[in-house]
Amino acid sequence: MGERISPVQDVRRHHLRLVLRSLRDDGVQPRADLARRLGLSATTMTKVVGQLLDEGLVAEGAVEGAGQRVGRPSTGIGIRADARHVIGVRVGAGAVELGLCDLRARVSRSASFAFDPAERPERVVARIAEEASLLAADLPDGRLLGVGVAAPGPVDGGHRRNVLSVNLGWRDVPFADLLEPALGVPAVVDHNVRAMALAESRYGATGGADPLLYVHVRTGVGAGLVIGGQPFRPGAYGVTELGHLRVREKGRTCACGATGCLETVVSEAYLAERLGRHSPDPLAELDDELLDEVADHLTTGLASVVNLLNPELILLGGIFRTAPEPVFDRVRAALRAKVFPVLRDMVRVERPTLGGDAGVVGGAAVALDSFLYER
Amino acid sequence: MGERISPVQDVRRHHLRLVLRSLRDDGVQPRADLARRLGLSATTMTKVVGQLLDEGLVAEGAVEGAGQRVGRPSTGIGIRADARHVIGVRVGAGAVELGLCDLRARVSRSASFAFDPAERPERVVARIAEEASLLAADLPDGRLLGVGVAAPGPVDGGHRRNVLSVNLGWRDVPFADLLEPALGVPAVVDHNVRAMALAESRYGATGGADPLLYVHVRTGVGAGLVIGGQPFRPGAYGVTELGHLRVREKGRTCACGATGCLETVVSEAYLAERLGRHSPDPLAELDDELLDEVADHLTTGLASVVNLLNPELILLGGIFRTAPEPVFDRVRAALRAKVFPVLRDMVRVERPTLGGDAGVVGGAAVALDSFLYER
DNA sequence: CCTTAAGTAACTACTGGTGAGAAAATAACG
DNA sequence: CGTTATTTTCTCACCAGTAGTTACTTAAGG
Repeated sequence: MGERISPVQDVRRHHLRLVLRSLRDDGVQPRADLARRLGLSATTMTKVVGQLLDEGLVAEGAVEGAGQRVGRPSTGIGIRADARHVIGVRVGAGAVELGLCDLRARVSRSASFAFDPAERPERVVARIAEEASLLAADLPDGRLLGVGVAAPGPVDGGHRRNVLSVNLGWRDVPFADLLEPALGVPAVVDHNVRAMALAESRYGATGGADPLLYVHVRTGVGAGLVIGGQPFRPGAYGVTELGHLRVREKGRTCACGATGCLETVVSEAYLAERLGRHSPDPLAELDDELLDEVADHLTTGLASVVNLLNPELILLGGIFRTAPEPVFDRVRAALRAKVFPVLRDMVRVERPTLGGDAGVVGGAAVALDSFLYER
Repeated sequence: MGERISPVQDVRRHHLRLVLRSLRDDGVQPRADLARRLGLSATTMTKVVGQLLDEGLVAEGAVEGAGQRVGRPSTGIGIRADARHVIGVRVGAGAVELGLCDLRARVSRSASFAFDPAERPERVVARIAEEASLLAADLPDGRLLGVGVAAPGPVDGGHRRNVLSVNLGWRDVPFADLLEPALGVPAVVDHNVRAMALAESRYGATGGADPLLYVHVRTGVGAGLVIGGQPFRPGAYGVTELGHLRVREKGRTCACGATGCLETVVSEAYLAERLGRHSPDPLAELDDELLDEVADHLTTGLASVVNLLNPELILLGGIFRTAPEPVFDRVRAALRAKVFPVLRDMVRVERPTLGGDAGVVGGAAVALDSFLYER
């Protein structure tokens, strides 16, 4: 327990994190580049990199494409992606997915199970712990950094409890407090869509777009933001209730009590109702009129976010992830017309760049941020 | 120039700022309390406070109400508000106000002048420099920390240029680069309403509400936010265009090109048009029907902000600052109905707590943050 | 006189930078 | 072609500076 560390060591810890982040975001590079980029002296960089080498987190490698320059050739430093692992967990409606992920948030092994939403949440968390143990069984001691859970609903400020999950009927589930003793490693929880946004920002092909807005449309309309490179979590609740923005003056009443919520007119269930049937890819089957209506409502909500938060990139996931390109074109056109002029040419609307396991990677991204790259 | 400082000194500088902030926000307190609150050792606090005493920024004072406890009595430490000063500047449509402010952002001397919007901005800035020089003339050398300008429009990331002022027809006015050589002290610019929000958060009677949203309604509808104790500045533009949220499906066309913008139906000019006459306090003269309409439109926009950013406190300024209480009641009621349930009981709608010179104090708050309390 | 709490002084452990220098390559020159 | 100069990367010994620990003084109550 004891093991007091001098507070001046915090500076070193901070520099270790800075270097790891730069290696994550800018790839393999020599000590000299790191020092210049981070504004540290070459001497300090020698020491910091030395410590990372000792811990096995980075490795010296071949120089990347350099070669044709005067002077002593540089030694590339790169993250050893498999030096440590985290486990990402997605808790969905009636199903849980888990993935063992490396330091680049790539899934190397995965697992999943279904559960009855009526089941007690403690029981479900216990099963998560079991499956996670199995996934991490082959890892040497101390190589598992921790667990990150992407949960469907707001979380507390300490990222330890899932305050509310409307779909599951859960309230105040203390994921971290239940998982940590069972697994012996730290655990964190975050809102599922915010976790996906973080994953896209850190490990996706988003070109460093910031702010980044992730919109997940399925049962409802969830949103997550990364602003200034950090998951955006305003106020006590930290929710971005895009789905409950009012997009119609006289709309049907929403479960939230208000009328005209975006969620009432853009969701899997609503589209099924309008189509008269369920479909795995409902957006591909809408006629032009209905598509216009959907795009109009969605972009009314999106325009509010753009005007208030200036996202550079909007990723439409969920049922949009596999939607035909014309659907995106229509959304883009409708959005342009509603956005404040300066912002019009700045915001892009694209598909998520990570695959179908966005939730699991999201959980892993939250864990990696918490236990390795940030703080 | 040279005067290299050791980078380890950054730690000390950080701790100096921490102490000043705690004294600003939590008032006079002994070293022991500061140490506990900030998680530093008593020894360190002795050194840090010693340095602040040397610089004259704080003073030892009588113990505050304590007394009745065992042990050596504590010595209160408090900010000497008049140890340094900043100048706050509000640039409005055709008028500039300036104020010499102490470390609590209280105005001790002020000045103002009118200008013709057709005038070249460089000329106006030169006059600002002149007036500022006069205000600071009596200060001993080195006691003026700097100048903060609250400008009507977005600013660049370095807080040095006012990128755009629609009302004034200005583009890219480099306030800081013009003021600094003229005055010999650093200068910063920020968006006027965001500066007001910052001033309320730091020096107003807002009880530490966070996030805090300031809405200024006059010519248009401006908004400024403080989130996590910091001025909120998302993305490249950092604008929160509350006035251009769409609140009517079929509204009149706004100057921004879109239709149904909040600004088209809630502004001084629109109310004058509906009333058929100009009034110094138009909100006091609206009939119930028109008031309902205004409240409905305003709260549609506000609800979007609440659902997306979860402000704990909304301050309505400008023409609302002196509006009768029933106007506020109506706005509160209308807002409740449109906000996501969890957030309903969290958000308060109030009047600004600082006086009519909010712009000047806003500029001062930005300057104080930049040159004394933050970074 | 003991206890309690605030505040200070000497010392230690640790940090990052400076300046000098070693290492390893290209470029220039006789 | 061989040698030297140049350039750049990286390291080492040392130094200024920071905060914490431990032991101490100070000033009050009980």
